[in-house]
Amino acid sequence: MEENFLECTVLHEEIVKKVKQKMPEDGFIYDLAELFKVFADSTRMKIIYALLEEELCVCDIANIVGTTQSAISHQLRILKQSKLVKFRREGKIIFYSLDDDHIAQIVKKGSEHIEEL
Amino acid sequence: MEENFLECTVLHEEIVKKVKQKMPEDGFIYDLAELFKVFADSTRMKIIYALLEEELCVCDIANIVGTTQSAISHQLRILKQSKLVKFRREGKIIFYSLDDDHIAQIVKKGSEHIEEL
DNA sequence: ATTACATATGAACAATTATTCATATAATTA
DNA sequence: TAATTATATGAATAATTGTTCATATGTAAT
Repeated sequence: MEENFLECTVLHEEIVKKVKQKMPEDGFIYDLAELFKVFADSTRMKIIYALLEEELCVCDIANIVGTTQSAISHQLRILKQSKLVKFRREGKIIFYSLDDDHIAQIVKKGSEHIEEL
Repeated sequence: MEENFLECTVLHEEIVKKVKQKMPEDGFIYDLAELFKVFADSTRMKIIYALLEEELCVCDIANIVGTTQSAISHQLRILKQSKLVKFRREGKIIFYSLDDDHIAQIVKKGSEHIEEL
């Protein structure tokens, strides 16, 4: 009985070589996955849809999304960190809005895929 | 000392009402978040980038991505379930490819956002 | 039939993450 | 200054998830 590797042998060297050359850097892939992670949660997706309509304060977002102020605040921090939302202060109230329109485009492309099933 | 709710009062009723009307159904939001969840992992994102170049077998993908056959196989199942990849058999070998071109578009929009930081 | 190879999958484990609760901060008002 | 309101945040908990390991399935070749 032979030594059993169980792991894959490279089957198509030429193709593998070519594809490897075209692969983006790991850091870029990581950043991209991190970005999509932000869209990968229902609560955040609801926040994004709400902000697609209007600039909103935290209270209003919590009311629209139907969860607590604290949960919304935690999620807004994540959205801030990935530069998806910006905010401005007006007295005690802080208004959030979407940072750029890539967001609308990403959401739109995603929803197109969903609707085609 | 008064009863302390700590929770938000609705600050802008009109706006909240309007935005609520425009919100998509919960099921749709859920499906969309689930879709983005698929893009939200480095291994899967590498698989997607590889398949953007070529139809590939599992062995080759494992080699390109730099992980085990088992890990790739698990991830391909997730990609299959969300209709992002399709496959065809040729003897012992199974070739995977991307299912539609929304995928390329979603990845592209995401990467545009990354590159603008 | 038996062996070898490509791929799939179940269970276990470690790591990540969303929410809750309690409390802190910052701005306003009395 | 003290009380109130809007928002933020740290810690704890529960749930989800990616990888690994072992093994199963399916196909081809000997």
